Amino acid sequence: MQQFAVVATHSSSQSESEAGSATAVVQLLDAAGTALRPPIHVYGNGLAAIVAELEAGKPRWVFDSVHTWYPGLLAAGVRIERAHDISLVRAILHLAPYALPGPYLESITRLADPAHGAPAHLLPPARVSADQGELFSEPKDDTGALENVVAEFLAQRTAVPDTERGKRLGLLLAAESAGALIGAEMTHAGVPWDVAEHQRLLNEALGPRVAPGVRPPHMEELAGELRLLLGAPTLNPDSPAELLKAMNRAGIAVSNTRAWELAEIKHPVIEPLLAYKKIARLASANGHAWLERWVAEGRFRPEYIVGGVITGRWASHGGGALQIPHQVRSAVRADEGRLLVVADAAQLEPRILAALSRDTELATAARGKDLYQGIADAGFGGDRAHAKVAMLGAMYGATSGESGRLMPKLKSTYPRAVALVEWAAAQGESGAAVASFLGRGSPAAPEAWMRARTRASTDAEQRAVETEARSRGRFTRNFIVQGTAAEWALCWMGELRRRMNNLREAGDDPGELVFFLHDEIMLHVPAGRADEVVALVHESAQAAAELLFGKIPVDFPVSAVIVDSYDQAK
DNA sequence: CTCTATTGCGCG
DNA sequence: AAAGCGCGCAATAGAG
Repeated sequence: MQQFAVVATHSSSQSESEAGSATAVVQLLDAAGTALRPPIHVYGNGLAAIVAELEAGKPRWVFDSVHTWYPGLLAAGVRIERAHDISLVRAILHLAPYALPGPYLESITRLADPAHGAPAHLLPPARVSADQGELFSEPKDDTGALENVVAEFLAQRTAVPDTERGKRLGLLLAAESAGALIGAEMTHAGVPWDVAEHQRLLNEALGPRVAPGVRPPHMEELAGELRLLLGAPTLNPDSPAELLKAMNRAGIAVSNTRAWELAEIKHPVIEPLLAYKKIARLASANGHAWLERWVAEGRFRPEYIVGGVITGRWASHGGGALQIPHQVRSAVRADEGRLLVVADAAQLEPRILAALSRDTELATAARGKDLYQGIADAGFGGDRAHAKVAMLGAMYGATSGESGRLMPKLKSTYPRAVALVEWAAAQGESGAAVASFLGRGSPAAPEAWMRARTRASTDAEQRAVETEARSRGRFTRNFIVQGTAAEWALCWMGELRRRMNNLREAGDDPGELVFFLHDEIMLHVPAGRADEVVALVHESAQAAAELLFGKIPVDFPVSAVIVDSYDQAK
């Protein structure tokens, strides 16, 4: 029998600001939401022990936010298997087309109004009325208290209908909550970071370390060269405005200083300038200051913001975790006796589109490892580059250039897939919302946008409105694909975590998930278990596809490699 | 001084 | 070779 264990802040300690000493209360509920025993009051640091004890019964732990409660439990050595994250669920239900309308959804809409379309962690909690008969209508500001948490949890459960679509939504809510556990566990584990290797590569690129605020030697040398070549003795190449003026004065006709545009130009200053930009970026984004701020005890520990991206992808906070440049990946290195397993899904988004649209032709092209070659062979005379550009253009809404020209061919070869993304684009252009496969909704256009649309009178206003509409169309077009891909990835990690937990319960050490990047995962595992973990990674990918879509003829291959350091992967 | 916008570049 | 989507972060420049 499924049990729920609701954790809340003890209502008598609402005003305590020291989170470390805050007291908590735990309430066990049965599947119908009935209390199984009186609430357990926890004082001081006793929560971890209580959680560890109750975890034996495998309840689903209900938190107002996993992000605020779970790190402390992990620090105390306690892991849990299942959770329900009220804040994350609230954010999804707020925009979910499959959710049942009712007082709860109305209350979130009202409370969320100023933050329309805000990411999960910015929505305010729903609040219980002092008068229980008027649940969620007249808020009482006691948001962390047990009665509020229990009431909102039960309201969230009843907002999910018992229908086919409701089951999908339920899966999404469970997967999102599992994601919150995984995110906290990854922060706890940390990415293994070889500080000496990082310092070595900084030294190689920038020269010996200098005081903060001083330009590193190799940058200073290049800056001197740039000043000479441009005849600008005081130039600060870090200022785009100064650099632009200096280049124009030297007779180089550019309108901005972006590296890829500069690369087109033939002039002696370009080579040292691009070299400067390259190492300047390294120094400012991942230099010594970064290392000192974000790496401790050989671990990089970013925070993951689950559902932080509107499409359901994760965002991160701290150290630019989702943008670790290829340049420094040699510093991501397994501990002695351990190895990294790095896995990524091959061409995930077009495969998701094949599954979403039930396009059997595209599914056929997706059979096997190289989907783009499959498309190329089916309709682009074997030209893989063209096939790829056309497919990306369809998913992103490219209009101009190569991609636009190839669209008719793609459309005639895969009418169902292209029709789906074009439908999504049309929805967006009209101001309507769309949803991912499991039912994460996109925000609809704001009222003001709709009004401005009908009011546009002059030609210029009309054009601006159409440009805006097309932009929204590209967003909704991409949303259904990116959002569903994020769901697949969440299920992939969830399935993998479950399998690893099974091993751990059997007394083995399967290692840990330590990093996640949209369609890529990294595990830090005992050397002797790497092959076993690779097998679980593959198995989980197939399980995730079936969990989402059932048995369909679309392959979701992943490549998984065993390496010492991250730069050795792909 | 703090706050915000702009520019540019890293990642999928 | 970039474009079409989604982000975070650092440095600079300007506003208050």
